[in-house]
Amino acid sequence: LLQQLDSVAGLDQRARDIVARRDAIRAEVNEFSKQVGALRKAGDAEQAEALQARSRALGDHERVLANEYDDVQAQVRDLLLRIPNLPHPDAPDGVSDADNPVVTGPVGLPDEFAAHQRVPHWQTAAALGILDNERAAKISGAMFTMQRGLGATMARALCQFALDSNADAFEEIRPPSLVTTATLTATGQLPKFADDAYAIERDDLWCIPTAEVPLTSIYAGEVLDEEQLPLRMMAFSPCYRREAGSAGRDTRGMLRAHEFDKVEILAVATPQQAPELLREMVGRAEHLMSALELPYRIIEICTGDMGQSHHRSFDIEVYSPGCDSWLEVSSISWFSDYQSRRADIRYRTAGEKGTNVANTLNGSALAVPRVWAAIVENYRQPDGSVLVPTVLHPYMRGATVISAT
RNA sequence: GGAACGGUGGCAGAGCGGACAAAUGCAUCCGCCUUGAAAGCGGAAGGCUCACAAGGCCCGGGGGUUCGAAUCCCUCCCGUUCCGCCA
Repeated sequence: LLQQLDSVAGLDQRARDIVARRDAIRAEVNEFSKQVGALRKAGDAEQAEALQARSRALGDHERVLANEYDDVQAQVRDLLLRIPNLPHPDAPDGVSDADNPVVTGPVGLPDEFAAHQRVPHWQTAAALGILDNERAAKISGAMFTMQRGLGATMARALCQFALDSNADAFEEIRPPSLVTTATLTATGQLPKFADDAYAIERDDLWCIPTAEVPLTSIYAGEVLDEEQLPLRMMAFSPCYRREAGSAGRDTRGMLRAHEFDKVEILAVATPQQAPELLREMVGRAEHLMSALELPYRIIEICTGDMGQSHHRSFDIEVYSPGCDSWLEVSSISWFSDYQSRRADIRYRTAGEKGTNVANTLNGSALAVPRVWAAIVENYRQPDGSVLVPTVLHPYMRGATVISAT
């Protein structure tokens, strides 16, 4: 990384030198053109011709420098896009996910689970007819899921519940699920993580891995007024992930899939507003888990485990007794100005000159698959049926329990 | 998919090869006038690069012609209207 930084700094200096020389020549050319114009007007064609010749020579030199500048700039840009964000000073030190400290909880974790809860959700779900991954594979291949009956209803219920719970402060948006290369670059997925995304080459579009991608770019290239900030948005969307590096891992049930549904919350803010928003958004995601009465804990992501674009991150994990593991169900992050620089999202403060780069934050309010799995395991009853969490009742068409038919 | 017309400052809208960072109007800011306001009058004010200045760049994106491009040519993107097709 240090090497990368050095080479960027060196290239950037070279680019600056070149552009300074280029600009000096341009200034001369501009001066000559003015004089030529004046001479033409005065009818002095001979003098004008002489000046044109000198200007032409300068123009050739200018073109050479301009090309050189473009080349160096392209190299700088490419390197810059691959350099990670700086972690927040308060982010815990560490080298791997083993070093992520638990900052809240466990909350609602019973001393011990009943034997009927120790059944993996894929077994329960298959018995109840609410998950049909065999046929999903027939239709689309491995690592696709298909919920059926009340299983499908509950997946949708979770999304509606998440949306309704945040509608007090977040604008609901239904963004496109297919985006341009520029849009996927703005959030940091490109150029480095191209293998993780589905590409539709024929039309030069990409399937979004999360609604974070289109939502972040909504105000790309715009200058906002500070009074508008923070902007809060939320979206339900499908998410598409190739899971390139994880083939064969967590392939059972709903733990990992190429396509899943998620409700995302996102904010565009000033740097000053960001810390409080981060707290608020973690609180909102946490609230959903406690409302669903699932055992959960919150961990903070240490510097070594942090994604390249993140500044500070928290994960919410739900305990799933059938899998006997903590499942990551939500990740809320502050990106400082990393995404805003790429997307060029700025804001203007009334009475001040110039513009400032905004900050972005986002997180899953609720990602369906693992929450769905955790419900099927935690809410399993001795007879193999699954109770529907109370807060989902309004969205379940009257169903309060999922039983075998 | 086909055809026509467009894309210029916060907005509207002129400019269509030379003094254009760009008329004009609206909006904004500061004065004057007024008890206060409106109207009226006078003035200020774009962004990027940049320590500052100078210089350079920015009229949808990219390329080209030219001594010189908002203006001409090519190409791509986007928009509007009409036709076709479609959920």
